[in-house]
Amino acid sequence: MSDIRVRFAPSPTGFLHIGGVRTALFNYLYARQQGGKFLLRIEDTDQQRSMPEFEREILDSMKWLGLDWDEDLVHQSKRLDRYREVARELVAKGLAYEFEGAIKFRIPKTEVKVYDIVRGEVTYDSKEFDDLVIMKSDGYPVFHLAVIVDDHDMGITHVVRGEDHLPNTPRHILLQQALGWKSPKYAHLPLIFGSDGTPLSKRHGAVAVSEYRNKGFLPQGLVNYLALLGWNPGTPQEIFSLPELVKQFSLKRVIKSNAQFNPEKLLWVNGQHIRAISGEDYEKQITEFWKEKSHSPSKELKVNGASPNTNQFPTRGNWGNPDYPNGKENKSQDRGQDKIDPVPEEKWRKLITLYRPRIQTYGELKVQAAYFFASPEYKDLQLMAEIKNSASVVGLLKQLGEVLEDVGDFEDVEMLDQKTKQVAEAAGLKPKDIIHPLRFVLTGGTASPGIFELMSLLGKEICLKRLKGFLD
RNA sequence: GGCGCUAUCGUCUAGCCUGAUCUAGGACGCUGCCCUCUCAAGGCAGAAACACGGGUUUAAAUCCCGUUAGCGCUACCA
Repeated sequence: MSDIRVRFAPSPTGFLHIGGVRTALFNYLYARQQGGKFLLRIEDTDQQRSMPEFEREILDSMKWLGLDWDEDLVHQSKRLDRYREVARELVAKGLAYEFEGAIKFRIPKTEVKVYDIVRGEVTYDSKEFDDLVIMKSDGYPVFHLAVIVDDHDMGITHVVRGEDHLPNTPRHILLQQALGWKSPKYAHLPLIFGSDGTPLSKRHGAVAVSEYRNKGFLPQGLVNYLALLGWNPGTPQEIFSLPELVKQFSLKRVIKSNAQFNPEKLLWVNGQHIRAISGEDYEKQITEFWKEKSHSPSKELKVNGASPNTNQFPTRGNWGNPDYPNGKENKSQDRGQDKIDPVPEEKWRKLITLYRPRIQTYGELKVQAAYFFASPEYKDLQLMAEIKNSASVVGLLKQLGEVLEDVGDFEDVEMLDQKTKQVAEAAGLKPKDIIHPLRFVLTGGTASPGIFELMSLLGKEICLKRLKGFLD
């Protein structure tokens, strides 16, 4: 146990976004590793823009990410009297003065040294600073005042925040000195940018934590990726659980330069986590995820509000795949006759196992496995024509259909394998000469898990129906 | 404009403090190969970087100076 106390201080003027999470995460990691406290403060002094919904959203996101905090929330809106008191004290001491209804802090002209844990010593000359408004004419404190008062009252020992606050720090130090308060230690984190080098914003795609949650990212995947943006352990390890991060984190190893957010690597990290967690956790999580997403059968392919083509991710399964490009316009109603959803538990279990190595987010499952939930859509007309115009392939498929009629149920994957290959061999062809067309018939595409597992899962009835439907 | 921060493969980064072990290492992505019924996953291989210019030194990615570029701050936003 140490007496280290850090805080994350979001403004409830929007959703918790990627940059905020990174700041929160580094504070959290530092506190947990040092055995200190991680506090949460809501900076809601901007009356116009602060909304309770946003606060709820931020708190929800923090919980989902597993960044649990200590002690009670602090709301700046409930501490207005305290800020006024401090401002009055400054005025009484002659260190601040009224100006057009506001109160301004008189900046002492001096050299101010900031000792930053990640950047070292940075020197400012306060001659460059104008006197600082600390209380607005509406009686509300300005950010600078509220921050130093709260940090002091909350006993904050380390302020870990974005680099954009570095130039504010000397002003804060001056304010602390005027009040006779000890300054906390500072650590300024590099900023996160989009792929075009500009600050991360909606233009760059998903920035809100909730969007990642809706797409089926794992909290530990997002946390893991963000931890690597601006920090590294100095070892080749890249995949970490939250406890591992806590163990290895160090402010000393925080990078100084700004970083670009790379959605592709995030996807990769998330995929690694999908494969790293226990089978039980995987089943529980992905099932829960899809349970929440599928309230009505007709919504099945919608992949939530996060329709595949509006996200900025080159997600496998929808990228460049014209089959199921749009959640809103899906044709599942028209093609619903093969619907096998709700999927029996046993089938669902097999299905998610089949797709575990193929998905990078839980949201990808039903995009990639769409043909399990609706009839396949044969978009590649050329390929379809090729198959239909080949007398030998059509004959092969017909024959296969007949052979499969006698197979019984499709539980025995090995049996399906043997029978199918026998049909090909009897015709003097290679197994793949029948497997590939068969895959197209059954899925409408050219990519899928192993064909025999697929057949078994789809079941005899649907396989034969699709086969006949295709050949008619 | 002023002040400040930063600068290694396309991207995230190791190395820089304590100069020689760096013909610069890893990861994502990309390419090829293996595996294989396709797609993945997995394995292997490859292309790909020390911003530029000066110093200091026997020796510089590493130290110093300058330039350039990017970013931040310069609000009665936070």
